[in-house]
Amino acid sequence: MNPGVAGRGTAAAAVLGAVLRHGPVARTTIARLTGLSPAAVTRNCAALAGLGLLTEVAGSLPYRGMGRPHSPVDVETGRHLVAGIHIAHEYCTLALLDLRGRVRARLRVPHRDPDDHREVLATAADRLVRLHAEHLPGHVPLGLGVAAGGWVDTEAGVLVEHASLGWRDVPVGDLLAARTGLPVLVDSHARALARAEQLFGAAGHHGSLVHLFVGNVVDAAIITGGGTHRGARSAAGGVAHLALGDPAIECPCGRNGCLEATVSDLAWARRAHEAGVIPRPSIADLGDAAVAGNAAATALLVERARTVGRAAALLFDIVNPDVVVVTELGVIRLRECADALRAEVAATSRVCPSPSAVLPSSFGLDVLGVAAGSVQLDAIYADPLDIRNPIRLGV
Amino acid sequence: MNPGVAGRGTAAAAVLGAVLRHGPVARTTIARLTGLSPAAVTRNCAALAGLGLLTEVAGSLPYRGMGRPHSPVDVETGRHLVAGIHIAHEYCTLALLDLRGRVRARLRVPHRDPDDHREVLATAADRLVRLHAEHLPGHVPLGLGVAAGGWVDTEAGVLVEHASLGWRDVPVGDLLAARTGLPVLVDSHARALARAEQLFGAAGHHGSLVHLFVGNVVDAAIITGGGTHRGARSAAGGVAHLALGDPAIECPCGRNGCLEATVSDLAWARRAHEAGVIPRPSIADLGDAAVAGNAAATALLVERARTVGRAAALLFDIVNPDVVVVTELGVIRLRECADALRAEVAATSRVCPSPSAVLPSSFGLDVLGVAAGSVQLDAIYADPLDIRNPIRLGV
DNA sequence: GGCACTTCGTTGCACTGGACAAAAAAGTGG
DNA sequence: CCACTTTTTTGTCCAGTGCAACGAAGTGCC
Repeated sequence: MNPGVAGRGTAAAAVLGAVLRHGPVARTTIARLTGLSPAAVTRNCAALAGLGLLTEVAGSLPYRGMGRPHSPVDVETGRHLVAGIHIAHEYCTLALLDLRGRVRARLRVPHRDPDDHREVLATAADRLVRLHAEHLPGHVPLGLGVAAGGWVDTEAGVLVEHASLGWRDVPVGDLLAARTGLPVLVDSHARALARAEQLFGAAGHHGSLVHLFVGNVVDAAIITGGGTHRGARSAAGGVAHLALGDPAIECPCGRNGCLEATVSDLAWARRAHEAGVIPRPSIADLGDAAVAGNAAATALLVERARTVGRAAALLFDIVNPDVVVVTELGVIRLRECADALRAEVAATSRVCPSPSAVLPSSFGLDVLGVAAGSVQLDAIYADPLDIRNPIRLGV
Repeated sequence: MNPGVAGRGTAAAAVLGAVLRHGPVARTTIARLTGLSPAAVTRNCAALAGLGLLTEVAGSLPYRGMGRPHSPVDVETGRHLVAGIHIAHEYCTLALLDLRGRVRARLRVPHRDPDDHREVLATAADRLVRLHAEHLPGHVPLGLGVAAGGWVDTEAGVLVEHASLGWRDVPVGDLLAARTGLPVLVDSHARALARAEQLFGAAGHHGSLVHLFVGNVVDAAIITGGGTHRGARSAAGGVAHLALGDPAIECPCGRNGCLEATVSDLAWARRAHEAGVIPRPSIADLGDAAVAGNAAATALLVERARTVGRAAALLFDIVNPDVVVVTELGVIRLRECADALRAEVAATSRVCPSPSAVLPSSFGLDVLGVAAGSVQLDAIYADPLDIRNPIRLGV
């Protein structure tokens, strides 16, 4: 709209995005990818390099026999980093990510007193500062991203409601900004991971995607050509209470057969426990058992994958994205689950283009840290020229 | 991206959009609404007025007691028009719309030979030319919009598949452009109507909306902040085969209980006919009977509205738009149906903000013509400075 | 009527950022 | 060392915006 102010970063964002997706890449190639003129690419690269976001990587591409060789540029991962705090039921996950979204340091901090959100956040912030000082003191932090389940008001940086923690209207953004001195952004982890998959994951070249998250909560996020779709009340992707689950199971919402009540980590682990497959109701244990070859455990996770597949098929038909990415323990860890998921989608959906349009999450067990950091990385890639004067952690 | 070419119209589009939504409006108000400077508003207004899209309407706003009076501008509806052709099972609906999306002339042309798409389109084009000459010869046509059910390739202007007509891969755009000499755009009518509701209907000030169309086909369209969401295969909004219908009804797709098989015009009319409510299976007759006070007919349409409501609730939960607009005969014509629809959504959806977020279509019985014309109007409002040199109809 | 006052709309000027074109750079092969 | 190719940079121009100063068009007071 206003090239002098708001829209300033758009061309730079296109350039940086192309560099992120296409590894070390020559400027002419960037020009082709973005539709910008070579001149504009040069100038934007210079600006981005000046901020320390891009770097020249001479010799990283083979010479093609004729003409001046490429002088490729790549994302600079050695100067800056982004911090992430994921807030879950029992612990916070801290992470430091480079600009390629790779986790360079991680730490899990159990809550001492989950009811005292000030203490939880203060501890997380302090441990984060220490993590930075101990592992990557030379990297300058550009910001902090916060991800959580539940209902998040992104604008205000407020965690409106986190059911399992019982937090309500916690100004997470302000509290953490005050404690760390960093710019803080907050978002739901389903949305954050959707964007992370698009930026750093397997869904890189796709314009639209849906991310389906199955953990203690079930949540979906939608990204279309126009960007992440937040929805009228920041509540888009409400698949938790679709009637796709077991009709015999009562949901706290008052109805039966809700997806979340059936397939959430807790519900499924409890079911496996009651069936005698695992000694205690822990979804991680169920995963371990299946990976170790326990047939009953595998069968249970495959069944869960099928139920999740019905939800994915529904999302395919309604939203018709290029890909659906699924974050669920079994699908991530077991090929059988991923196959069952794909088969169910193919059987249920009317438009799913091919089984390869259903992807397990790319981030393995780092999902939570990546989700949190990506909240900030998303903003940086959206308007790279707008990064704040780097501030040192801990002031 | 490129202010000299593609993005040129963005500011002008913002201005024209604000004028469209806020009736006759002063330039300073436009500046406030769009975030542009008064200077930019002046210049863009001049450009738009030069193209005949805007007009000065002195004295249309009351004087506010102090200072220079407003000199309001409004959309110019007296110089240009847009043509629309809606292709349905039994007839084409032709319409001439002004720039406010109002139907100024209409004509229904039954197909002589539905299998001969060339003849159908040629007839429609010729009748359209005559309609223009007879009713609004002084208005210059800016283009032709074509809407149809089924699967449309917007890019190529091809009707890929129209089930009930049996057309496949018909290059509607090229054929009509050749016959009329007008620029032609083609889209599905669910998407076209969604955009029409946003431009001219009750959903004007909302950024995101879902339009649910229930006729001989059932289809939905999604508009988010980023614009109309077409989906990977132009197939977004596939609610036709959701299992929300009567499990006893078989769908041609091979499964049971599909929404479309249950509530399509044809299916419901047949059901009413078999129940002895109406003498022949016509949905229009059922609507007339209900309006005339036939209790059984009303009850049937209310039941249909409830089923449609379940689909609307699902869309609310998954997409979480500001509003859902429903185009369905009963909901448009009978208050009881609209109430039943709202009640069902409120009871089924988890996030539906209020009953007023469910709206019946704004266009009454002109829906088809508005849908078609809006395909072209959408393009004009997206980049108003890009309108073609006005060409006279009929070469 | 003339003049202060208020608000709206327009014009002049500087700036940003991109395209286009020409020049420079950096290789190879003769 | 030169011709040749392709990449990258630099110089110039132009569109479009914001800012600020200015002109315009009313009211109300004297």
